[in-house]
Amino acid sequence: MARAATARKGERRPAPSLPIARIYVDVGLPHLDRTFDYRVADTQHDDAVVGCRVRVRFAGQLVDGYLVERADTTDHTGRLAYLERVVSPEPVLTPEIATLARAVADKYAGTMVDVLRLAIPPRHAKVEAEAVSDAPDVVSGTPDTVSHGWGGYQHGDALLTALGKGTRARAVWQALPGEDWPARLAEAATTVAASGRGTVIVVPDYRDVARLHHACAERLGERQVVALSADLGPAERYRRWLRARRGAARVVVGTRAAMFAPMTDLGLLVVWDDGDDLHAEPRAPYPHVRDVLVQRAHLSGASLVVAGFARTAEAQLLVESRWAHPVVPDRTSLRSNAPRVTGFGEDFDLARDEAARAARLPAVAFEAARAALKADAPVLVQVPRRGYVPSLACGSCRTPARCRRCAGPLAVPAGQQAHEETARAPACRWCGVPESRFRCPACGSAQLRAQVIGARRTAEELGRAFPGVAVRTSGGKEVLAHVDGSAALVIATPGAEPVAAGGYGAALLLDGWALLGRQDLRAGEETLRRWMTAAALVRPAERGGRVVVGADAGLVPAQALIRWDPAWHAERELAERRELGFPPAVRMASLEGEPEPLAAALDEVVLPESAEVLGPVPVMTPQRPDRQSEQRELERALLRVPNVDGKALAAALAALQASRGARKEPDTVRVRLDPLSPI
DNA sequence: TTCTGGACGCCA
DNA sequence: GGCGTCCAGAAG
Repeated sequence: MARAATARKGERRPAPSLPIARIYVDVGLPHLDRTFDYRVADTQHDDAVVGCRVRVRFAGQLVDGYLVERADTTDHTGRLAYLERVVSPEPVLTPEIATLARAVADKYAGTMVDVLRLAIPPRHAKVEAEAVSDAPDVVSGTPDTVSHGWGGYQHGDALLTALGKGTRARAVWQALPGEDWPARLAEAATTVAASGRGTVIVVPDYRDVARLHHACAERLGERQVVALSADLGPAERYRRWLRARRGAARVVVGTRAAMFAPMTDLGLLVVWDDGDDLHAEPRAPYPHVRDVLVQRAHLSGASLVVAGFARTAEAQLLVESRWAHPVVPDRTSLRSNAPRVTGFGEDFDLARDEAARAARLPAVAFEAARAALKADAPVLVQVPRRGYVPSLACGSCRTPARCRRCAGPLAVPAGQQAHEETARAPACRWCGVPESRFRCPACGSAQLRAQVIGARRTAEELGRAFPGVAVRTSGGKEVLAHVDGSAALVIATPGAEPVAAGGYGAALLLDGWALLGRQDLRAGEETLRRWMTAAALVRPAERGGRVVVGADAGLVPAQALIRWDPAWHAERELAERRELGFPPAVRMASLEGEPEPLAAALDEVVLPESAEVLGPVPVMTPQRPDRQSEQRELERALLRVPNVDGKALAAALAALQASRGARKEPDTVRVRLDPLSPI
């Protein structure tokens, strides 16, 4: 007991060998981001293993820490304190993850313990005491007995062969439309398991985890697969994580945090749909799954697959730098799997049908949907996220309609019948003040139009256009994982599209204007990604599958969708970012804070020669009406360096935070490397 | 939260 | 010059 240890404190004797322990202490201060040496008592000798949790007295306080090394000697000249307590002998911080966490902290100018908070779940003593899980079953068969469906891809066979032999492989995989990608990834993991090694697969959300878990368990057995997602309780989460740590499973599938999942004999790392913003960790130091897995593959020698229906500029850079090989569909497979895609711009022929006119559906979309429904197939309708009529614009010049008082966006309050002419006045979404006499400041018009049509209203209107057809919605809090293969209208927001048994007969992609109009570095890439993710759920053209996209066919993302060529789009995207000096062609960091401390920080930081400072400029913060008085004026500056100086930039920013932290600078300046949307 | 050391002041 | 007190800064 701790009491006994305290009572005998004076009599502690050092451990017979390796009496020094190097500890990362869990204090959030950037200038203390290094190890501290402690003495190990003889009574702690057996428990104080590398990777275990400890408690130490640090500046008088008891704090948690991780033991990362046992040693014979110390550089510290003062007197060493003993470890207060070894919390448990479970080595939760494996050497591989320790090395990775250090590298991630350095890359993002964060601290080791910040990364460890993301990587290691909180301890649950009862779970830890449970019987040691059994070692993984020997997966029978030689690698080449694993049959697989990678034949439709250029270099698909080569990839699987390499995984089976344990040769390091790095691939950017573009999945075929309609591909059963969980099955393909499960085959890859099975191949790796047959060679005696493990796989970690990271996906955007829990529905993907469930699909993959099922696919992997089918091939490898339930006990070989661990599923990790955020919705598990702390006990179950720790239980499963421990199974992986103790080497009881060959495959981990999980959401974001699984990028750090421990795995003995790591052979393969996979990120599915790396463009999904769920892969960006929102907690400091804001690491991105793809970039962490690239780092992890590099450090561990494991293979890596960056996968998706679309391709990000970052993945394209991995291809162009020859770090990874493209694994793309061959022409024949693509032709026989892709749906037929048609675009329509703003000037489209409205359907003749009365109800379709009311729904403002273009003829081409109406016909595609009607044909699919007639063939008793479901129709997917992708609509923009959130609400009823998210925002309003001037009816004649389309300048966004803003509040006269606070310049917030005007919207029609939810719950109204939009087709009623007696609709209530629009109101400001920030301050709530109603606007009954709108006049456009740009052109003087009094007309208002809905900028984007929301999911609920679309569902209502489409329901009227196709009387008698079942309408189902998926999005927000109610997300459907799958629907059956019979005639129905399935209205979904991006990312919430259910999988349809046998594939959708048609998809109408109606969120193009909302997305493409955004002033965002990733608008084009993100739009294409969402379209492809939805369109990939549609049957091949050979079986009547049709996709109608609400954008001018001449636009680059629409072109890429029609030709089903995400690699071409990614090439253009990367070329454009090179020209403009945007990531990933350069490395960027953002500094955000109140004007004075931000200016001081920019003044203090010692940047590499090549660095360019952009701004600072006022930053648009999402305001909440109830918090307006608390809101402070924020500014943001961007730092830009060529990729070769990325490390130097991160080091400079880490040093900045260390010296600000050491001075106990009260005003916070938030530092972010590789921010997702720098503009 | 505790400890240390440097600055300063008081006294011899 | 020596010793005690106070405070800031580091922190094993």
